[in-house]
Amino acid sequence: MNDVTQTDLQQEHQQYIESLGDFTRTHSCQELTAKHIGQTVRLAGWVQFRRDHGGLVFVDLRDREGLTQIVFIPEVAPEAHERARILRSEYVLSVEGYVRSRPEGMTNPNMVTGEIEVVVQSWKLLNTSKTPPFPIEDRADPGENIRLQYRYLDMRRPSLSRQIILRHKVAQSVRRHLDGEGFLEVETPFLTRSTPEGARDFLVPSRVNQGEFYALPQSPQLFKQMLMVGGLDRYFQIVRCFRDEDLRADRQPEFTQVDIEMSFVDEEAVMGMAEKLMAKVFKECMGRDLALPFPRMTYERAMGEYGVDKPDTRFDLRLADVTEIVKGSGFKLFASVPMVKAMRVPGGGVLSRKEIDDYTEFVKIYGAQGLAWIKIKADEWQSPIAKFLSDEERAGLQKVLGLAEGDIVFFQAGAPAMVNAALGNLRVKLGEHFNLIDKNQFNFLWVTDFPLLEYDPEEKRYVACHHPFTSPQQNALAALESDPGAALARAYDMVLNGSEVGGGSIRNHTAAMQRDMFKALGFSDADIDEQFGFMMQALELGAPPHGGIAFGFDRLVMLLAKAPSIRDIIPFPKTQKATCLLTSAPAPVSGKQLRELGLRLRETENSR
RNA sequence: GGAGCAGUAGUUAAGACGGUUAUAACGCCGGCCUGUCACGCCGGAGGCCGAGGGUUCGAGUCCCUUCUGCUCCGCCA
Repeated sequence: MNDVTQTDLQQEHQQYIESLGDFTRTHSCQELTAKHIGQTVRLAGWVQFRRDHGGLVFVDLRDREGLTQIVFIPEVAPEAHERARILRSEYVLSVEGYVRSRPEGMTNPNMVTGEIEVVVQSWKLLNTSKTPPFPIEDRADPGENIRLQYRYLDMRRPSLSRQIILRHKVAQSVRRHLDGEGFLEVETPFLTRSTPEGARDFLVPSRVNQGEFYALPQSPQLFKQMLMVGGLDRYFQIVRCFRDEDLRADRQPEFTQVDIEMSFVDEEAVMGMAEKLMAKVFKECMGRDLALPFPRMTYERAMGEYGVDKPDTRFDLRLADVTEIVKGSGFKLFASVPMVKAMRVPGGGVLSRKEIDDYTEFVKIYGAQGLAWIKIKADEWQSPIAKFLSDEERAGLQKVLGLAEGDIVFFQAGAPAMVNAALGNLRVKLGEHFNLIDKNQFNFLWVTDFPLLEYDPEEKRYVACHHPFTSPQQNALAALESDPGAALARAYDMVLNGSEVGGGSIRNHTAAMQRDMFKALGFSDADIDEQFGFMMQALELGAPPHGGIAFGFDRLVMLLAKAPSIRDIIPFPKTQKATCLLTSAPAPVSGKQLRELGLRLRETENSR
């Protein structure tokens, strides 16, 4: 029985800490190889593992780059060896010693530096460490809450530091490329004004102007357009954006965009520029060559064949609209809804009843009532709905879907938005189930010809699909008044493996075009002047034709890293409730701070 | 706003139908060990089973409430 606690030990070891002196390193912990044998080197880092043999003491020293085995030998440096007794996990050291090859048969093929070791002649303890709350190793799998609470420890693990390094590489690659293409990196304000449309704003109260608020930008959209009006021609910024909406695995309230705008361009120029940028990033950061140009697909075809506006083209399941074929069906549901779509899954007949039931539950998430299916057998169609289908309907389905023995066909019937969402998401689920997705592929795709507007039943008006500054296509100008929903936009999305990684448009660069757009969105002249007067004025003062694109930088890095969550590539992410577990933000503020801002908490009001 | 999953030692997990003192591995502390590399061997400490309430002779286990983390729907121009 002993009563030495870890804290006692740590305290006792504190006396050995040397905070003065020269801690210069000659090498990182990843770079020593056989060619350094005989050299005297100085390393610094953290104790990864200690293996104390009583006589020899081995320590794996870790820094950002990797690991080096250092060895304390009593015969070489008795004092250094004696003091090595105190070493514990995550203690911080500076060591000086000489590089030697490991003895015959003692090399470690699992380590980059496994052929050598550093024999310590002297060392300094730079800091102690309590035992970390979780092991600082990739092998360990601590819960995400504890990782976020001690993010700086999580960061010592290669699995996270690797991602942060990749993020850095991508950012630098983007900067180098765009600088070379004549783009200016320009900063735009974070304290700006709230504008209607779009996501919920984060608001910042003004002390100097009490009762008034700044908004953090959802994107620097208006500023980058005004940079074009300002004649700066080509702009980019790797910029933080803020949206006060609920979080997801791929959504954070603050996130980073690569924001780009160009003057005197059309769609082709912007898309060509964006492709070259991606090609450069993939070459420099992934060592991969991308085939240019990227394939293109209209929004209409994407929705029709994939059910989503960001198709994953790594696998080939498609949806087919069979509304016309089954509109007189004896299966009453099919005959009574605005849309019926089918998806043929080759070889899907092997799905069990249980699996089909699970997928039925899955599509209910998207508002589906159920999931009709047919298994194609040699002599019959096995299905709960087969008996309702006429020979004519069967022939029609056969023709459109190209059915073969062993297939399964899934149907979804109802409102188009629900049908597309249910089958589009089921498509991805089945792609994974049948292992149709090659995870090593990077499939880029442009989606073009988006609608300009879509009707919002809640607001009872049209809202912009992309944003209100997007220009309509030439042939859509007439439709803007007669049938606003049919007007197409000069907008384009860049899709990578089923994720939207970028989106942009050609903007309305004359005041008249922009005013028409606002009118179509239901704004009065007074609304326009009140909320966007400064923008209208800029367009009236010689705005050049311009357009651009913004990339979701976090999402792009996430896809390159093959990370399952955006949090894995953000150094200090927020939880799903938008809190920071490291700093406990958000947090209450003092009454004094509130009074300075002219604010009161609601509780105070209620208690009056 | 809604649906689902999870919360047991520092960490990761096990814990049958409610029944003695709540397990294991790793980590931690002590001892031994001169070629280990996730070192090894011996010994030890460590827990209000997320929190609160209820049912019961008895709750980690059943019920209710609540908190936290995650996934998704809505939302995200």
